[in-house]
Amino acid sequence: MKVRVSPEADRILDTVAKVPRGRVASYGQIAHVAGLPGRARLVGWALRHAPDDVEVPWHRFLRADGRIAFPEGSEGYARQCRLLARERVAVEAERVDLGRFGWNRAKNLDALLWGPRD
DNA sequence: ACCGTGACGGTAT
DNA sequence: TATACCGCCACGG
Repeated sequence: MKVRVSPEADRILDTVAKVPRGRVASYGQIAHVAGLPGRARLVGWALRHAPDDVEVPWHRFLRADGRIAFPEGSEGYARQCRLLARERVAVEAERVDLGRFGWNRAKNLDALLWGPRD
């Protein structure tokens, strides 16, 4: 059965699941699309506390400036780097170019916010 | 109840 | 581009 952490987290995880392989998004963006504007920190929380029985592509989420949120040198940082590389997402100069790999390209924005399915 | 700590983000300088 | 601040909010001590 699906574990319910919190209604907000559920919405966040649903949104997170829409980001396809090879693309990335910022925490704030996910929060916004999930209907929780200004609550980017909650996205980090949700990813962190996602129940084990749900597969979450946590590595596809970065800070708004394209940097990995974990401290440099930390294990989480290295692991995320590795997972991104596995999806062909380039991490150059400690950051990902959201213009190239971002799920947030303007062309999808309207659909994400107002339109039907992704 | 208070306070420090984050997987954050926008603005100002 | 980098730093500094401040708003944000759930959690743990």
